[in-house]
Amino acid sequence: MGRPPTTSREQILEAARVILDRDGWEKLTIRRLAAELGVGATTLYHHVRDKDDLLIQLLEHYAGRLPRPALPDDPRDRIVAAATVMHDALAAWPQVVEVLTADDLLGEPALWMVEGIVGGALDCGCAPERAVELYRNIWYYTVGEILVRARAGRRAAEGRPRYRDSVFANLDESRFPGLAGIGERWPELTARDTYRAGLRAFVDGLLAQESK
Amino acid sequence: MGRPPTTSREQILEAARVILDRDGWEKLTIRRLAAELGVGATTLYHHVRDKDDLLIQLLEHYAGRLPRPALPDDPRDRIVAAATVMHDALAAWPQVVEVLTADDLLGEPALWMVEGIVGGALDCGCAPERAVELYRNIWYYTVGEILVRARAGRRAAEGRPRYRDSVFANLDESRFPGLAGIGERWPELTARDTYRAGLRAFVDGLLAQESK
DNA sequence: ACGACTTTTCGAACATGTTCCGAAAGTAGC
DNA sequence: GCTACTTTCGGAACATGTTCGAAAAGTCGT
Repeated sequence: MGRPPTTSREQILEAARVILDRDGWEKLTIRRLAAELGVGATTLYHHVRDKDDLLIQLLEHYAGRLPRPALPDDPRDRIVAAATVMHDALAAWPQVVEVLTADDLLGEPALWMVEGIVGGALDCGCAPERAVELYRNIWYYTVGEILVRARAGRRAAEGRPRYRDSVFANLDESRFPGLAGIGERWPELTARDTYRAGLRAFVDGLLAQESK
Repeated sequence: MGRPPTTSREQILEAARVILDRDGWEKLTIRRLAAELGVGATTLYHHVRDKDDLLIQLLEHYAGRLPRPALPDDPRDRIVAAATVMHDALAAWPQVVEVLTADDLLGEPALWMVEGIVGGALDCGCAPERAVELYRNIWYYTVGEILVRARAGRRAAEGRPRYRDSVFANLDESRFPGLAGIGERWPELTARDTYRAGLRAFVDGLLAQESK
């Protein structure tokens, strides 16, 4: 009973995927999506709670299409491998990271990555509390890395000067001996991609805590 | 020469601080700030590049007022101590973290924390590249932790159900043995504050890499 | 004193996500 | 066929950050 719907959730998600593929995730806006469907913008809010909800649904689909490599048998390698896949998948679509930070888990189709990390930690002899703690720490690190890189990249694309440049310009060597020694190498050094090495070190450190 | 200004950058910052203290950082908006000054909203854009710029200026002042504890002599402890101060200061004002993720450094009045970390790493025998790498990794971890906690907290305050609840409700034990074992303890475990322990482990892991 | 120039101010406008509420369009009961 | 009810639709409106362009309000040169 009631007025028959002209728009379904599936149609909305489908149209959103079209926009994502065709115009990129920056162009995925509520009004544009509604226009793509030929409906009013506010209509969407009867099928989707809000934009975050929409993005989460899209992420589910996206995660389902993800290549799913066989994870190593060695627990520690498995943790690193699963986290790396997670990182690379999210780095390709930083917008969803903004949403996922409000929660802390990926959807069911991406749960195998979480299982890889938590399961790997358990296999390393971690208690459940420790395994979850390890996962969360890796999550924080991964999210931070992606957000910082994505936003710094966006700002650079806008031709905006970095704040740090003005800071480094007049460095007092007596008060900041370490930083002064780095000096102008800072931009080059911070541009390096060190996610994998950092991840390895983090996992090693967390698991070393375990055996104490 | 030119029309005499009725508003100075200092007045703007001052008024912003009043709003921050009185109404909280959620209420600090461009139009509200202009109203506080009795000035048109767009006028502010002649004294401040944009809101990010404004927040960075405010952060400088804020960082200057920060308590500055004596850092330990032991380099490793110094790294942890400096990072902890940085973390706690930012956690109290997550809005600026959103801005700082676009850059990677804090302003001059907060540079002693960066110096504490980088200098500590150098004193541990790290090469300059490694010291910067260590700092950045800690930065990622810290930023991620703060953003996730802040946003999850905000969402919880809005009475929004967590997405993960629906995911955990129907967990296939055969496909996700590790997660199924955690089960309903997940919410409790993820609510724990493990920043400090994670930081310690991360630093240990990064410095262990060094001696290899 | 008058025009040229420069700087500041600010209203109008745009795009964004989102809420409110009335209108539209069906079905069920009679 | 008419009324009541229910669900969906979507325009108006709001708050946000931000840009554009025109007007205002000085100073400088002559």
